[in-house]
Amino acid sequence: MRDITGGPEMGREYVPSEIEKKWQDIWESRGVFKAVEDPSRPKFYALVEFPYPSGDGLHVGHPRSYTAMDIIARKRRMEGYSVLFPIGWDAFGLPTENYAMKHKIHPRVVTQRNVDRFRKQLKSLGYSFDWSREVNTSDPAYYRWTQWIFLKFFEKGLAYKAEMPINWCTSCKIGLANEEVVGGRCERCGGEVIRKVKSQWMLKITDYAQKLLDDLEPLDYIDKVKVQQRNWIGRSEGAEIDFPVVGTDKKITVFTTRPDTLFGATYMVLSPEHPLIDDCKALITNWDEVEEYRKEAMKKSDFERAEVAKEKTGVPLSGLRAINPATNREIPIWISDYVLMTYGTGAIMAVPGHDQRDWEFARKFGLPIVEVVKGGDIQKEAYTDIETGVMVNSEFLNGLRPVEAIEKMIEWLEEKGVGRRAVNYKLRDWVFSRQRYWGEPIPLIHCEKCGWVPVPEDQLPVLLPDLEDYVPSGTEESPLARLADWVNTQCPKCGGPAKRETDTMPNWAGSSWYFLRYTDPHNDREFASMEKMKYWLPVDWYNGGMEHVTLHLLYSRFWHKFLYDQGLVPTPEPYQKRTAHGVILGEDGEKMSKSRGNVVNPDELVREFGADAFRVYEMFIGAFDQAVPWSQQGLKGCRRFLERVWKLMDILDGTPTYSPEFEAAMHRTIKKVSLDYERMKFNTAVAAMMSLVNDFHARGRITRGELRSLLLILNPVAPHITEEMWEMAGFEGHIWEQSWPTWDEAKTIEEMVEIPVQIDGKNRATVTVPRSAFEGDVRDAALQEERVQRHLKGREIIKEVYVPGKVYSIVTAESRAPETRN
RNA sequence: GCGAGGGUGUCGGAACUGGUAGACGAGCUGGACUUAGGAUCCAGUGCCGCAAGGCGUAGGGGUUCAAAUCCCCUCCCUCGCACCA
Repeated sequence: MRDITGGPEMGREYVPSEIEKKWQDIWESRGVFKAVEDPSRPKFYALVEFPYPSGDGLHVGHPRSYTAMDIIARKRRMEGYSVLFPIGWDAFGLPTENYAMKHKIHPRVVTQRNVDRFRKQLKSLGYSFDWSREVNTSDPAYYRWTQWIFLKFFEKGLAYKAEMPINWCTSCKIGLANEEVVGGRCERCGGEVIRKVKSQWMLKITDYAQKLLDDLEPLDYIDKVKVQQRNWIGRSEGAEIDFPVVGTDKKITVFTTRPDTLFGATYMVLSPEHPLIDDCKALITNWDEVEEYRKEAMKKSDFERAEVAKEKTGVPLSGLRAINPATNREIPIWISDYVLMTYGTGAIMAVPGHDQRDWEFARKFGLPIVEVVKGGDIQKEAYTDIETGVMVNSEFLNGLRPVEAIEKMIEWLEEKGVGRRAVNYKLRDWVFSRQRYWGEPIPLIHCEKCGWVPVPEDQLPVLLPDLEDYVPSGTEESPLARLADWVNTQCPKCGGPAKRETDTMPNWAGSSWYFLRYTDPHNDREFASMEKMKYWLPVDWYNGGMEHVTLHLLYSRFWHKFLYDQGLVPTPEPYQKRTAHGVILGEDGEKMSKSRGNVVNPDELVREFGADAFRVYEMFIGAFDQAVPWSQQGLKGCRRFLERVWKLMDILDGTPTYSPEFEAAMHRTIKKVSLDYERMKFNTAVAAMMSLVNDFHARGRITRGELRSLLLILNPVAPHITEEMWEMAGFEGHIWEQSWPTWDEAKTIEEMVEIPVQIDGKNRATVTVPRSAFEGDVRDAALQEERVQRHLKGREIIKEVYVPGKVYSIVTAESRAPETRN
């Protein structure tokens, strides 16, 4: 087996464990991947979502994103960019707190342990992170600035405390943001979510709804992400219309996207929480019934309330009537839980003829249905089309199409002063407090005299005090509330006795600005210096999961825009480009989870197959943006591939250039791999390199020139083996110091091409001709083929098509015969 | 229901602006080398057929010399939102 005629390295075995540690140590000790602000070079900021260091350690899903961006980062360095590719820890959060409670270990200790494990695991995979810039959101030196930014929101009036019904997770015992409620359940623990009125800190993200929407347009985000953000923001255009309440000086304002149908509004519906109900209690003659309905509605979870299929319920507010400002007729007012307090004004004008929900409600309670848009059959269902219908029963709107009538009605409303053009968003303000221990304390102090007072900047951070017991109090307050020494303090303004806020921030706080801190992670005077941010921002390429599109991605864009408006960051958007990877499923095709017992541990795999094989497989497993099941066999195949790469050393010859017969293949592969990396088509890039390696073995020879380029393009995926082989082969320096190989477009084209010959649309033969061959020559070659002659026998050629370099197509009269016969 | 993306061998998946469907990997079959092999190497592998040939990209129709790719209809799957007025 061993060929003693070769060099001294001939026949050496591929042992990943020997070479991987070696190169990781070299990279680290020489600071190879340290990011430097070098004004003479273009910069590139590559970002992956920093992990939550859970107790389970790294999951095979994490490396999918990290390997992908590591490939991009390594390629960029070779292309001459100054690259920032950082990593850190999103370290505050519930699972750690829950684990700490269960095992009676302080969350800080648990976090430290988990972070150490994650760091070790990530290092074993050989990522080119700049480890000197590691951040940890639970580090006081970090959350000092999270608190500082929060105070900026507070100063500008964008952080406010409000009594409002919130989503309350009965299991975590905390309030949740809307974004954290999935299908009526807690996104984190799956517990039931109910509505609860609580005083909560809120961040006014709605002030930025329009900017968040508009500025999305020019960004290089994958379409799916843009669409989801747009849907979540949920802008809709229409009008607000005021309906006077008979016998009072009050009016009910509604938001509608269909002001054109105002003449068809035959009743109104208020949300059960609508404040007008209490305001008009004296006039309501069926109060008991109303009260009863409201109680029932409050008891229901949002999930129950939102069940679409369920039948509509409601009660009238007897004694209360409103006036339709268009018809001047009195119409009844009802309450129903299909109207949400949290959208629009919490009240609607019901147009049963042209809104399906109103139609169902009207049908059930025998309310009048008036047709104001002709075109459907409102006996059967509401007619909602606005393109084709024609306005009727609507005085000055009659004859118009609804789209025109909408405009005309808005003009009319504004003229009469009973309504106005309006825009509404589904996006709600962000519930920002959590009644938990393991999070950033909200740096505010409540003073009887001065109200809410911010902790002075020079006293930040407000340290999270050590606690023996972090069990939620059950009083729906944070465990911090039990620490009297900590809670009771002095008002920074008047010096009088005051109390600290005991709620903490959600774990989306720290992650809303971590990418800023990476640019200047050790700064103790600012969250990051403007100079450093100006060099690095915006993030050039951010990859992460689809699950964070409506949460983290939107929140961090909001924070960034706010900071930009305060002149604190240099760019209006944080991320120039956003891509998303698909999830990795268990071998059974199910979502990986401990309960299913299908979780794959990367540590063992790295030990058995090596980090390089693991990385190659993570990229080869399937299309990057799709969900794919893990396969141990597939990983083995990638290890075999690296073995075959390694064995190229045995067939290496000294020629410094490409051999003529491989020149086109080399240029083509460099081109394909280069472009595929950029398009995140890592699976086909790997496949192309596998093919090339197979071809070298088939030939039994590879030149030094060929090996050199192959190692360079394979390096971003498999950095250890390629550095080792580079050294073994005695190439100059190290791969990380090399330039990315180039290709010559002209040389990617093979001189000779195989042209399929089709007769009546079927392939009958192939001919090999020079790419530049004339049509006549190709024809001659084609007609000489035995199979072609056989199929043309007794047939009349009526058409011939030659697509140069692609196909020669012959059509005979007989191909048309079956049709003419009929 | 609305929005987005998909249905290709036994499996993961390839296929440029329409141009030899199934690259690459896995699995499987046969062979070689071996004390052995769950290592390695070689050959084969969409389906039917001895072959010639025929059939094949969810199903049906259409455009075209030529369709996985373009158009129409139907079915199915995944993801997101879900009484948003």
